[in-house]
Amino acid sequence: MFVSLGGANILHADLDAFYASVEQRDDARLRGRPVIVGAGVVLACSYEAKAYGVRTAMNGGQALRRCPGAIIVEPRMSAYSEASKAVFKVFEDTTPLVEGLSIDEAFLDVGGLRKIRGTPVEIARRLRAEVLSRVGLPITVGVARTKFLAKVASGVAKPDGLLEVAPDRELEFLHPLDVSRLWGVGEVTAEKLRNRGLTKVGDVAILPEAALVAMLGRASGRHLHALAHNRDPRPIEVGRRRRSIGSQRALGRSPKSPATLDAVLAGLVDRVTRRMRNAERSGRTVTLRLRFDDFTRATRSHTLPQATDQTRAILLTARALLRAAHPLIAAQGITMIGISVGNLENEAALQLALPFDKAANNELDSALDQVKDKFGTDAITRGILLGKRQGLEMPMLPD
DNA sequence: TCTGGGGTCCTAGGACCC
DNA sequence: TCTGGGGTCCTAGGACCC
Repeated sequence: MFVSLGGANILHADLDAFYASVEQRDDARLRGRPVIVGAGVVLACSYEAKAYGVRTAMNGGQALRRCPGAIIVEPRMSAYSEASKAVFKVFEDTTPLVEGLSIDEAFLDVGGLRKIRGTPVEIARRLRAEVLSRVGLPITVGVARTKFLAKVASGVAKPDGLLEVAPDRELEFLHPLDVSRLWGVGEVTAEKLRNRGLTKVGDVAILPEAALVAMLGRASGRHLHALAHNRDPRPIEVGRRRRSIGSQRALGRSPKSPATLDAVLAGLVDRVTRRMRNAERSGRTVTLRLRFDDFTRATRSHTLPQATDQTRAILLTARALLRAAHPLIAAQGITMIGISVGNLENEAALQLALPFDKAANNELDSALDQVKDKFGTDAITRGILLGKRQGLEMPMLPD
């Protein structure tokens, strides 16, 4: 029987140390030096900093102890978003089959392009050169027959690399790798596996699926079993849409009054609903996320009968959730508050879930806009605090 | 010096409907 | 009077990813 393996047609393209690379691109003084983006916590770091043991998500103090010579840069999100758009333009000039995974990585299916653009590896080589010449950023590309393997390949090839896993050497490539290379294996799962003496992908591959399911649950067990055997039939999905839109804010460790919490909440809701309207999305499920000083978390959510993108409807829901969570907040110090809206629908729905005065809502929106333009965001926070003090539901805004 | 901000997916129990 | 099985939706929590 003849079994076709198919070609290694999938590219996983992943920008190297993305935020830090943009900073080095835009400021010659940063090139070749250890760069850390983000002050309180490391959002990204250059490979020069990684060499000293600095890692993403590490706290700033610890990072500086490991790498005292590091240069700390404030993040410039708009510059990163612009760079990302330019890179995705290069992807889309390469093939229409692009599936974005995040701001700095994507899958590309180049299977149908052999005759016009050459082999996948040739295409990958050109893609890397083009991202460098057109956007000025280094990018690593993994080439393989499946999405999963292409992603593993780019991870192994980083930084500034290109690696193809030939279809007849897949298991040979995969099985000696550490289990943490598997997609979906984080700290908790890796520890569970290690406790049973499973450190390499090959160790996991020996286990029957049922054993992995018993160890990790149904979905994770099946998923891991499939990946360890290099089974990943998922095609490239073009045009995936976001399923939720959210915003959150760290509050520090000092005690927060209910009025302050409400003001922060209103600011978050304003940001989220603004983004929803810009994206022309509306949603039904409002989720409040809280984190406490012992790093435990809680979520409270409520689903509205109809989707909305209006500030007032979301704000009233969020406030009710915050009130409901008050006993929790009273018992523990709160250090983070977040809001997200899920169950997103594509079109901005005009019907509103709550008894609702649309004109009043639009008025509030445009008032907030004007205040923000004229006086800055803090004025809105002050206005909400002032309104609360007067027992008003709506903020008191300057003219 | 304990710790950003943005997401995704899965699980499990309960309500509700047929 | 007692009693099924299946499906969907909602809520809360947890793991994971960049």
